[in-house]
Amino acid sequence: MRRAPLSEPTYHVLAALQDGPLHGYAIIKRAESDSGGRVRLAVGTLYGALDRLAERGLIALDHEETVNGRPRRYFRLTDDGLTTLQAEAARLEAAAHLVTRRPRPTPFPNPA
Amino acid sequence: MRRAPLSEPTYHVLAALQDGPLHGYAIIKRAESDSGGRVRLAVGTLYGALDRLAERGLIALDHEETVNGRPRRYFRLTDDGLTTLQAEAARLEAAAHLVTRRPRPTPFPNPA
DNA sequence: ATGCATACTTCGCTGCTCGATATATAGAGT
DNA sequence: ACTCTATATATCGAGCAGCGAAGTATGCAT
Repeated sequence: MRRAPLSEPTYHVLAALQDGPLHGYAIIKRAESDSGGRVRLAVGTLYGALDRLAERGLIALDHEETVNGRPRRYFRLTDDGLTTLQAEAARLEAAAHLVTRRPRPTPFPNPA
Repeated sequence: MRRAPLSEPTYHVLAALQDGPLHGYAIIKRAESDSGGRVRLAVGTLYGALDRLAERGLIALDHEETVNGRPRRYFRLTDDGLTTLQAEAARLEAAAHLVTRRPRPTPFPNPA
């Protein structure tokens, strides 16, 4: 299959931005809390993903702050990013349903 | 996040085996038809995935046939494989719900 | 003849994941 | 005092998985 439009870590990055702009570290925390601790974005994955997503136009730099002399970059979802995220969610759901909504063997024989 | 327990192509390989043993090429075709053509396992991905899944004990060689002097290997899901597949389906569903079942902003203010 | 479907194997490139490391501050615990 | 943890970003290298292509082989249809 062609490389998925969105890898899983990347999907969670976009999902974390649904409620508004966040900076890198906050994205990690948000993804973790939104998933009940199951999703843990690695830092090395995050900053790479952020660069790629910005390049693809799915997220954009919203604004920058400087705290303690260190920059903090807030990213937001673009319209394209939101559309892509929703399409990906539908794709995941369809994949899940291949297993969770399988046609079951009929428990009773069909009356002839 | 730690590497997902199952990659997406690997998930579809297991899902294709839900109805019984299949050989490699048939897995590709099954995954494709079960997904309405959306899932296309690449051959290079399939045979690598098959080896890894067998090594992990999630699938097992069911039997071999020889057709036109060429071997055809049928694989089946193990109990472990089925359990893992179902867990993964639940994981995918949960990920999808982060987007599809988002708590919406209340359309009407809550009466005080 | 040519192309397509079936069917498996192997190879190498690309690209993503992730832990480690570096850098920096502040607060809590021992 | 020291250490650990949390906050916060950036970068690097190792490892591995995905994928297309090529190789091999047959049979059917155009």
